[in-house]
Amino acid sequence: MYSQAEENYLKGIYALEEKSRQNISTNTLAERMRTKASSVTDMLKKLSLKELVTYKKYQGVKLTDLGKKVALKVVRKHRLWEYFLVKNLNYSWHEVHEIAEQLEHIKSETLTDKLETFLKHPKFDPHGDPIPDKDGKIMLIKTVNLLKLKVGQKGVLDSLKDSSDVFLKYLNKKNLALRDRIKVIDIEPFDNSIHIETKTHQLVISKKVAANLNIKL
Amino acid sequence: MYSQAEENYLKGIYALEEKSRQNISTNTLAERMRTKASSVTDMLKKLSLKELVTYKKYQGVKLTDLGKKVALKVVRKHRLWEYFLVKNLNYSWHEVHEIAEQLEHIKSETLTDKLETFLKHPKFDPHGDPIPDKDGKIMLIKTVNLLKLKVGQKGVLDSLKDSSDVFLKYLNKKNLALRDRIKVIDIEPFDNSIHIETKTHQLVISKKVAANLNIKL
DNA sequence: ATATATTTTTAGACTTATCTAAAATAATAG
DNA sequence: CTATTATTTTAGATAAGTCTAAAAATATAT
Ligand SMILES: [Mn+2]
Ligand SMILES: [Mn+2]
Ligand SMILES: [Mn+2]
Ligand SMILES: [Mn+2]
Repeated sequence: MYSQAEENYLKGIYALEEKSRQNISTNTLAERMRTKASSVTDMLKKLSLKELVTYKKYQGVKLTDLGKKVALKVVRKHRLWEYFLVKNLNYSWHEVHEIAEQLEHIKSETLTDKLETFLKHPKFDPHGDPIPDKDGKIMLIKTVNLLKLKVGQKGVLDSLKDSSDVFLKYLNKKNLALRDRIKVIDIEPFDNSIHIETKTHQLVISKKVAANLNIKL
Repeated sequence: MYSQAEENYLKGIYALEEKSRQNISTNTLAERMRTKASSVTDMLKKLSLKELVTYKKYQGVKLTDLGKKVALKVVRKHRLWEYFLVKNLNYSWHEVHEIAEQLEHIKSETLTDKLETFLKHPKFDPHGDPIPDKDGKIMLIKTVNLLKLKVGQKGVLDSLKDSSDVFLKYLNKKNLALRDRIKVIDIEPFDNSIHIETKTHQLVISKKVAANLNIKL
């Protein structure tokens, strides 16, 4: 069907579209794919020919309906495998991304749905991201950036903006986990650092950290 | 580490060495890999450079210790994944080979052992083939071809010589499964077809079928 | 509006894995 | 032992995906 490289590009474009809803520029995509702009141009031509993206020279790129469908399938597989790795194989949430990055490309008509059944239809992956269903429908949870909370406000840590290894390890170290109830104790005007409290402890986090925490009120 | 193609070739050579213990010829390997002899020659040069095989022009090929170690790792992964697919995802034994053929190439230092732990250290895959351990040690079960049994002799169906899709489906249809106790009722001298009996039923199998059934006495 | 800087595309090269056709070597048969 | 056949290797092409360097297009600044 589609090559591993094609699937990765589609997923990359999808992720960027989620943030910006404008056409994605060649350079932006190149950075995300950790490749060169010239390689991106080549690939966009190929994806365009296969009707997976809308692409006109110098105009950036956008997924077609077909492209989005394929991207969501890959995202679904990625997140189901991540769930499996954490839940059944006892991996920690910061170890699974790289492996899921490979598993998401396994070709089979039946595997994904069988895996989902085995996992009992999880709705979210280990990083709090929603798992698209069989038809590509994806749940949107309304969350707000921790930065937006005022002193005294409470909420639940729902998901992360950045699920990179270093950030996940930081959260591990600070004993912060998804579903933790968080209360804002104080906000330091000087550097916007935030003093927060969970059920078990208190700590101060930087503005940068707070920006990566999505809170459900 | 090693590419998917390289791993597949190593596995192919390993499988052929199990049968013949002589150097494997280019054509034999080409047929097994469903590719052309010229492609095989190219790959053998590459594998030789990486010290995975011993190869001299026109002399055929043989795995080095390193090559065998790599091959056994791939076999281990293949069979563990097959076990997972049948045991946990509810696949039938004839459906899993193609998927495991892909899963066996997932790169991770930890995945295989974690999977094995999750599966509770199975010793055999769904086709009765032994699963190599962490160190590449592989269990050898002494079996005998069903063709070798005399009338009246009994044994247990242990594994298969040919685990191809068509053959597995044939066994499904005839209600023959691994671990079935089998007794030879009669052997027809004309075409060497064999009349056998299991706990639940009787049937006649051809010489060709019998040749693919490994029996533990 | 024109010069400069930035972004994007093109041109050409490289790697991996494959193929076909031709050449070289080895095996076999008379 | 030589001629024929079969096997194996080489030569040259192709496709996917990547890269660097140069050219082209677009954006920005004076
Ligand atoms: Mn991937
Ligand atoms: Mn995730
Ligand atoms: Mn394989
Ligand atoms: Mn098997």
